[in-house]
Amino acid sequence: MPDLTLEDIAKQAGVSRSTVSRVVNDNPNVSEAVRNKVQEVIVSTGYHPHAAARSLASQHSGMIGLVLPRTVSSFFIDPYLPRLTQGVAQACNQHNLTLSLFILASKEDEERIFPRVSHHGLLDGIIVQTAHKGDKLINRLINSGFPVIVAGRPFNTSGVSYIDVDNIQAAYQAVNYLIKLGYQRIGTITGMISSTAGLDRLNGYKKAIHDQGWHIDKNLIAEGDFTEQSGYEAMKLLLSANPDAIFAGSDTMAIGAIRMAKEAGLRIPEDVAFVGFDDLPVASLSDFKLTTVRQPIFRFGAQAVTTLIDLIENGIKPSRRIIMETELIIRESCGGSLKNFEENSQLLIQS
Amino acid sequence: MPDLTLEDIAKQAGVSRSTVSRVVNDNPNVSEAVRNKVQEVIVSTGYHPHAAARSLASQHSGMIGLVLPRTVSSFFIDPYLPRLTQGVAQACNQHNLTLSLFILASKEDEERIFPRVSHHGLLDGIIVQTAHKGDKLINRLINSGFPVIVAGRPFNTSGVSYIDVDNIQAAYQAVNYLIKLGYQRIGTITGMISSTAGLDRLNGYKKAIHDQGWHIDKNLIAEGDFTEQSGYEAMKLLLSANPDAIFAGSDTMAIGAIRMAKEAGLRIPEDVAFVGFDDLPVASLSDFKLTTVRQPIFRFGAQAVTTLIDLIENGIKPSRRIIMETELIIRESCGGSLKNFEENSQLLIQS
DNA sequence: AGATATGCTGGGAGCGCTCCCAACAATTTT
DNA sequence: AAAATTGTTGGGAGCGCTCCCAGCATATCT
Repeated sequence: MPDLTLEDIAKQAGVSRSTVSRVVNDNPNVSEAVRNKVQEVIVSTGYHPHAAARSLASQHSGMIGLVLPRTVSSFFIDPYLPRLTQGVAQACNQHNLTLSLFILASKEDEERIFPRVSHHGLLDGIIVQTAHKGDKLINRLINSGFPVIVAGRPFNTSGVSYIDVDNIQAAYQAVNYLIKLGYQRIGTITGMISSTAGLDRLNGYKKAIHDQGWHIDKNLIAEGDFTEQSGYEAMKLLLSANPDAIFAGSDTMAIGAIRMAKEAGLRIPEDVAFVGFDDLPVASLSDFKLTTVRQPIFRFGAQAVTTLIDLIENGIKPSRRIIMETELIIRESCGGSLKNFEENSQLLIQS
Repeated sequence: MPDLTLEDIAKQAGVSRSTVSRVVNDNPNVSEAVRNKVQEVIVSTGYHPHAAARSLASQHSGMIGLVLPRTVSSFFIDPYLPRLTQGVAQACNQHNLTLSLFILASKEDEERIFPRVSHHGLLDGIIVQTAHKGDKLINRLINSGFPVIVAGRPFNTSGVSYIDVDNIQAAYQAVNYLIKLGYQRIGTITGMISSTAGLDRLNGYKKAIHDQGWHIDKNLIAEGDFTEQSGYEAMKLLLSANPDAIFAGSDTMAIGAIRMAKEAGLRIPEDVAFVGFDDLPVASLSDFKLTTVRQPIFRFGAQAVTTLIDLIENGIKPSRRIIMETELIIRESCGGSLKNFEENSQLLIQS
């Protein structure tokens, strides 16, 4: 296939470069007859416009970036980021955008990424997964005036457009559910406290305990890092505090914790109940049937894309803040019978 | 940050456009003094070359694509593709390439992808994960003369550059290991037979059984689709054939099968032994300690990138074929004692 | 009938870079 | 001392597109 240009098509169709350009870009100012003729030549020759030339002339590339930071290096262990990526990718397909993926593996990557993504002419906008507390990338990006949407609330939100779920409220609801079921010694396994998601879910837990008039028992709180292994280790620590229920900051950690509990000879949910967070596919497997907080990860990615498009088209100010809904999905890991809970009807019941 | 151009930098540094271009591109024909001066202006102004303009003028974009087909829609369930993606992404970072990700979710995506990726000027080359039997994308891409490397052997290999592991040999080795351990009724749970990986692993199994002088028992073969759930279902079928060992075409299926076996009251490895394939992180968790065939997924991605660079730089002919090594990783799911096996020393033993 | 609006088309001027070639100075060679 | 070589620099001509404006019909209005 030779490299065809607009001019070649124009010649073959007996029209001008401009007219072909109009046809390609669905500009209405072309007569039906000419449009058909040109369309025909385009199809028969297999012409495709040159992306770089188009970007250069039009000053936008139709590409957006997705940056996944280093601290979430468990890209291939925790399914969260793959799902987010897929949600974003799918939304890009729908909006005819091209997705560029940047996975930061090392500190050097983190340094090199800024010039790479801020190369003007490469990307129209960028989605950044929120990172650890000291991360500078987000603010550098924002300060450069580039359209940026952050997935997950960053620590410093001033002037930042972001999309998140209400982690505090979601955790509150989950813990409150355990309380209403009659559990008395409710522990929690948190995600990294250096992430807003980890911190917020812990705070939701504390608030629920506090609102009940109970005091916070430090021995019932253990920090993990969202991984299965850390859930396992955290549970080992918590066992000595004799919990009768655990709220885990992620399904992955819940699964690790359940593995530990089983090894310790505990029955679930008779001896200890579990609530997770995320509603990953694995949560519904018959081994677990995990009660969990469902995050709309997939739609989350799609929403990030549409919000980014809004930022690109309508300007980055004022900054947008989007909070998505979560749902408590009730399965069996907290006890099948809901006798203490049936009066609470706003929660969704799902087998 | 205003949009600076080469010309702006040239003016500020008191040199010509060309000289700045040389500095930016590490062209040696610049005197030390001038180079430093220009470098200084570039840093102080925060100049970055315009990606689209560069692509247009130089006729290459520094971008490569990664296409993940629809049939492997389990992108977020099976960690294989996320790992591959990460390997590719990391290699791209190292080689200063930008990665474009295309995840095909629907049939329409499949149709739309070809014009998108073959837009000349967008990508320099492309990595395609091999798909189902009837897939036309790979051949269309190859026929367009575009540099393409296929991850996983496609069904039609003529003229195709691809990278794969020797699935037949790897499966043969795994099954042979079970035979040497003294297992007599060895079953297999295959991946999709419509994929070369699924088929080759089945053939390796059959060859090992056959070389032992045994006949193939159809009741000991069940087809899955690489997912956990399919492993669970397949195991349910196999139970009636009374297997004493199972070779699963993926770790994920092995885990599903183990779940089924446990539910059926079987002990592992006393009642039934398991070998998986992939060596995913989950395989080493204490719940499983799965003996498995390790695929170098991560290096696989990196190798795909370097081979693609080779294709781009040195032409797509002749087509390249790269077969990567696998390793049998021995853990506990086939019995801790290796008394029947100790003479076989070329296999790697790992706790 | 002339003036004005409307629909469609063509061509010029870039977008910001790379790459080639010419020009020039400073050396080295004959 | 003239010629040839070398090292360094500048400028022109694109790369293939978009976008603006002008041009020319034809249709519509006074």
